[in-house]
Amino acid sequence: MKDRPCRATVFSPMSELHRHLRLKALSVLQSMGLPEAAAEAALRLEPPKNKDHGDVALGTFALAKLVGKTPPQFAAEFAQQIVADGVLASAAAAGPFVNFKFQRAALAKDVLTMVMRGAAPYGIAASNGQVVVIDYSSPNIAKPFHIGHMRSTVIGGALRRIHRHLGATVHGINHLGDWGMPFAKMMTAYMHWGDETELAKAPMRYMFELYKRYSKEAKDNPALDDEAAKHFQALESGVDNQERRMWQFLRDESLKAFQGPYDRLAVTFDAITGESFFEDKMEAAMQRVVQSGVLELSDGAEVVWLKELGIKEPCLLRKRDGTTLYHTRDLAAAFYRESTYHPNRILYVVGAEQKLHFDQLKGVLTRMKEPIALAVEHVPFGLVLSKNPESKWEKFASRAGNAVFLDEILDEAVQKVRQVIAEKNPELEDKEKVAEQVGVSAIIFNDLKNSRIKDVKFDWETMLNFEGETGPYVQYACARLSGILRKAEQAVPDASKIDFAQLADAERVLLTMLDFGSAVQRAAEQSEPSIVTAQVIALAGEIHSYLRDHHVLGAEPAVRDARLLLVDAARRLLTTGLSLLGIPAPERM
RNA sequence: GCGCCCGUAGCUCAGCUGGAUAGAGCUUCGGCCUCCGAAGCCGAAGGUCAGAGGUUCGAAUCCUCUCGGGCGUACCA
Repeated sequence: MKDRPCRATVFSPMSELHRHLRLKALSVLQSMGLPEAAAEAALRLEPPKNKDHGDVALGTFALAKLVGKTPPQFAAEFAQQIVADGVLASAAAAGPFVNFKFQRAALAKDVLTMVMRGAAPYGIAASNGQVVVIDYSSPNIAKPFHIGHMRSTVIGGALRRIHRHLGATVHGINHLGDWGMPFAKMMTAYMHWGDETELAKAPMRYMFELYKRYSKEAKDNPALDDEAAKHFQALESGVDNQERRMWQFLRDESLKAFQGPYDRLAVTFDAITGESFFEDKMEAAMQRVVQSGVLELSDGAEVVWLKELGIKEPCLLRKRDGTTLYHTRDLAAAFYRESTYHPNRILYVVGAEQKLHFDQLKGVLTRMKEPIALAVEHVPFGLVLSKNPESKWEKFASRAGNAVFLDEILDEAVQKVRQVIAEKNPELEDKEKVAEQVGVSAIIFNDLKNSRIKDVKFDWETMLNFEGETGPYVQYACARLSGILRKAEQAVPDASKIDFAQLADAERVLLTMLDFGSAVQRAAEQSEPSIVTAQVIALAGEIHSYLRDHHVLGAEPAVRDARLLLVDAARRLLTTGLSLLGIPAPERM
C-alpha cells in the first residue's frame, strides 16, 4: 500500500546471445580502461539499420568520448580486441560503428530450443512482479456495440495478453458506461414514446431508435433534458423506483447483447465493474477530496482547479444539482483499483478525444498528492474513419445510416472470406469455422496494424483484399507451415538431435524470431500492440521467402530434420504472436 | 482564441526514442505453380520526410515558428 506505483522497469528479456555479447563487450571495455559503470551506461547495443551490416550494432560515439579518442579509432581498437568464440562469430569496425555477428549454429540453437521449450520471451514469462490494471472496451449500455467500440476492445484485449505474456498480473476491466445522463435520456425517451412489446422484441435496437429520436427532439425541446436530469436524480437517489428497475433491465439486456461481439473478438474481462459499481463509493471519494483541501465551489458546482498543472479547465466533481459526473466515478474507480489491486500501472484505453478528461483525473490525484496519480496512464487511440461519397475520410458511417453494429461489419468480412475459400480452397473442411476465424481476424488485424494514435481508415476495398500486410496473410503462413508438418508424416525431431549448422541459410528467419522478445517488451512499455503486429508480419514474410528456395521434405535427412524444427518453431511463434493479438491460427484455410 | 494530436512514395503506413544508402504493403508494370499451400515469392517504378530556422560530429526523429488536417475546450460520457 505504501509502495509508490512506478513505471514498469521490467526485466528486459535479453536472449542468451545478447547477454553473452554484452558481457564480452563489457570486459573488453574494462580492459581498455573504462570504468564499469560508465561502460555499462554507454554500451548501447542496437539492431543495425541495415541487416547486411550485422546482427547487432554498436555506435561508439559515447564510448570514444569517454576515453578521448575519435569514434572510428575507438571502434577499430575495440573490434580488434573482440575474440570470436562459439557464440560470437565476428566484430567488425565500420567507421564509428562496430558490427557484430553471431555464429549461425549458435543463433539457430538458441532461438529454436527456446521457442520449442516455450521459454520466455517466446513463451509466457514467470511473474515479473508487475500489476497492471487495464480499463478497456467500456461501452455505454443500451446503445449498439459499434465499430467505434471495437478499437478500445481490441487494443485493450491485446495489451492484456501482452502483459500477461511478460509475466505481469493483469486485471482487465470493462468499465461499462451504465450510469449518468445518456441513460437518463434514454429512459426519458422510453417514457414518452416507448412501447413494451416493441422493447421486448429487440431491446437494443429499439432503445437505440428511441435514443436517436430523443436526440432529434431535444434540440427543439430543452425541457426533455430537464426531465432526463430529474430521472437521473431519481436513479441516483438509491431508492428502488421505476428508474432503477428500468436501469437494471437495460443493463442486463445490454450485457447479453455485448457478449456476442466479445465472443467473436475473443475478448474477456476479469471484472465488469461499470460506472454504476461506484455509485456507493463516490461519497467516500468526495470526502477524500474534501479532506485533501483541493475542492472548491465554483458557480455552485464542486470543482478542483488545475491551473498550477497547466490545465485551464477545472475538473468538475459535482454538478449544481448535486449529481455526480463521469469524473467523480473515475476518481472513485481509481481509489477502488488502488486498494483492490495495488497496481503499478492503470491503463485507460480510451479514445484520444478524451485526453483532457484523463489529464484532469491525473491532475486531481496529483493535487491530492495521491501516489496512484503516477500509475494513471491514458492510452489514447484514433478514430475509425470511412470514405464518404466525395472520397474524403470522415467518422465511420454506414451506407444506410449513422451508427453501425459491429456484427454487421464482421459478418460482411466473413462473407468475403467465404467467397475466397470457395475460389481457392473449395475442398476445405470446416469452411464456416475457418471463414469466421479469418474474416473476424482480418478486421482485428486491420485495427491493430498501425500505431493506435492513427485513425483507422476503414474501407471495404482494402478489407476485401487479403494480400500483403493483413491478418489472412499471417494466418496463411501458419497454415502453410502446418501443411508441411502434416505432410512430413513424422514427429518433429527433438532439438538435441539437430545439427544446427544446417540452418545457416535461415539467418533472416532466425534473426526475426530473435527480435520477438524485444518487440513484445516494447509493445507493453508503449501500450502499442502494433509493434507485435509488425513483428508477426515480418516473421511471416521471412518464412514465406525462405520456403521458396529451401524445400523441407525433399532435403537430405540432416537438413530435413533441421528445417522441420525451424518450420515448427516458426509456426509456434507465429501462433503465439497472433494469439497475443487475439487472432487464431487455423491449420488449414 | 487557447490546448493536444497528426503531416514520410499516387494510396495506407513503418522507421525500435539522435546514427550508416529513409523501408514495407496496396496500386501499376514485368517475371515465377510437372517443385512441401500462388491468401505466396522475385524484380521494376515511385521521396524537397509539409515548409523555414535552430541545437551538434550527425536530425524524418529534439527545440522554435509558419502552413495544412483532426480532436478537445466546466455542470454529457
